[in-house]
Amino acid sequence: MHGRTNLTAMRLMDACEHLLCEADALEDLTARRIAIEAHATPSAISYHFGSQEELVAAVAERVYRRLNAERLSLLRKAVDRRAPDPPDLDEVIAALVGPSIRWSLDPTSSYPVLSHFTSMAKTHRERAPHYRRIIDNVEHHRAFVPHLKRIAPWLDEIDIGWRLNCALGIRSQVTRSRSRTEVLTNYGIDLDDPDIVIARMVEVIAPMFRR
Amino acid sequence: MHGRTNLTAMRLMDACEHLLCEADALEDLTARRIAIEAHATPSAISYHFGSQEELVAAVAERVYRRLNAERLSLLRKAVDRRAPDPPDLDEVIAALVGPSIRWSLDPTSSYPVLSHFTSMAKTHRERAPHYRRIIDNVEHHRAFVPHLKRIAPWLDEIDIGWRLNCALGIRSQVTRSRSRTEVLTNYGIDLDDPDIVIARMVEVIAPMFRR
DNA sequence: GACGGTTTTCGAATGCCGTTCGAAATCGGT
DNA sequence: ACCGATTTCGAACGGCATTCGAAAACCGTC
Repeated sequence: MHGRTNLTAMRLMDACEHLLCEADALEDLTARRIAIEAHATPSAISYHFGSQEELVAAVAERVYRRLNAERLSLLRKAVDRRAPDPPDLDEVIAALVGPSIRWSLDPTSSYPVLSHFTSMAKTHRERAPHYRRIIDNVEHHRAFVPHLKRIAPWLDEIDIGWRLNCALGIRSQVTRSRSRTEVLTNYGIDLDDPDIVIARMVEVIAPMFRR
Repeated sequence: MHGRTNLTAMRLMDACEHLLCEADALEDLTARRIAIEAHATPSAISYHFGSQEELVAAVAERVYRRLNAERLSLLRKAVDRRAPDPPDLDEVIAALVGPSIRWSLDPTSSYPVLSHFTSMAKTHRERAPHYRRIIDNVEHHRAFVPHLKRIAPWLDEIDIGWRLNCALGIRSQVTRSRSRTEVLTNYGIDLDDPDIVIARMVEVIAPMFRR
């Protein structure tokens, strides 16, 4: 009954994830190609997921979960290191943006899935439930709020959320608009080195949380 | 000879711009619809612009020029107000992000063209020349560098470019990921008021340029 | 005002696309 | 071995952007 625990449903997800990573443009992802790679037929996509869109959404959600797990693990590590004192601001920021940066630079990661997914959400009607469910899922970002509040107690939760959102915007700009970043910085920053990029990001984000 | 000074070419651009503003998803924009609105046929698009993609790119470029003109006019105003002293940092930042914010909140503006264009550039192969020409065109952003350097002379041009890029990322996040911004800020900021949003952005961007 | 080369418009045809649907096949419990 | 439920398949369908040859419109020149 349209289950996604099915074997071919799994193969479809794997094929979709793989194709999304290889393809440098969303238009290269077609139901027929996914089907071939999964040793199935295009109709299998409709049958198991309802539509190709929803298949991609399912794949993206899976990848998001991995990324968020890494983020939260780094956050926990940062908190534990200083407990019971507030964690180090730089370390918290690195936990927030680091995984995205590293994944986007790691050719073996599934980061392309995420950028393709968000652009797909914009191409199709964004308010569709299976999009909003993923896009509006900011619980893992909320996890950062209380710790940042301890670091900057003079900011209220709205201020913190706003700055968090800004930090994510910076992250997106760097991971998704690479050529613009290159040009604006005159090719003067090694954007292939995750540590350098993360340090640069901490450098601009940290002041938002200082007096 | 494939001119875009042609009358129907103009009508195609106007129709395309209008449809891009109305449509809330890129998939609503089809060659047939554009053609009908322009009292032409789909083949006219291929004839005059080569492809639907390039038509959209031409339209986006036109809109970009308007936005950039407004940005540079505000920058000039900020510079002139304080000359020969360095301009006010807050005013320069407002000149950088203000037009985008105001356009994105003005239902009569053509801002949707720009967000649809960037998502189209991601859907199709991004390195295509007619995309890079527009996306990598950061000359109007470069215009901000010397003035910011006067404000923060201890930063080199790479630092300035990096911070400029970060500011643009924040801008994109707010204008393009509205629902995320709403959720993260607990609906505590009136995102429909451009002045409030701009002030909030200045609040986080300005510290990047201070010691 | 008719001509001829150039530019523009048109409409049919092509090859993709995602999805639908009924029939075949497979599965699992009895 | 049977049968109902689940899954797979292949042939459609309609829609899409684009191509192409023919028709049409345009325009400077005779």
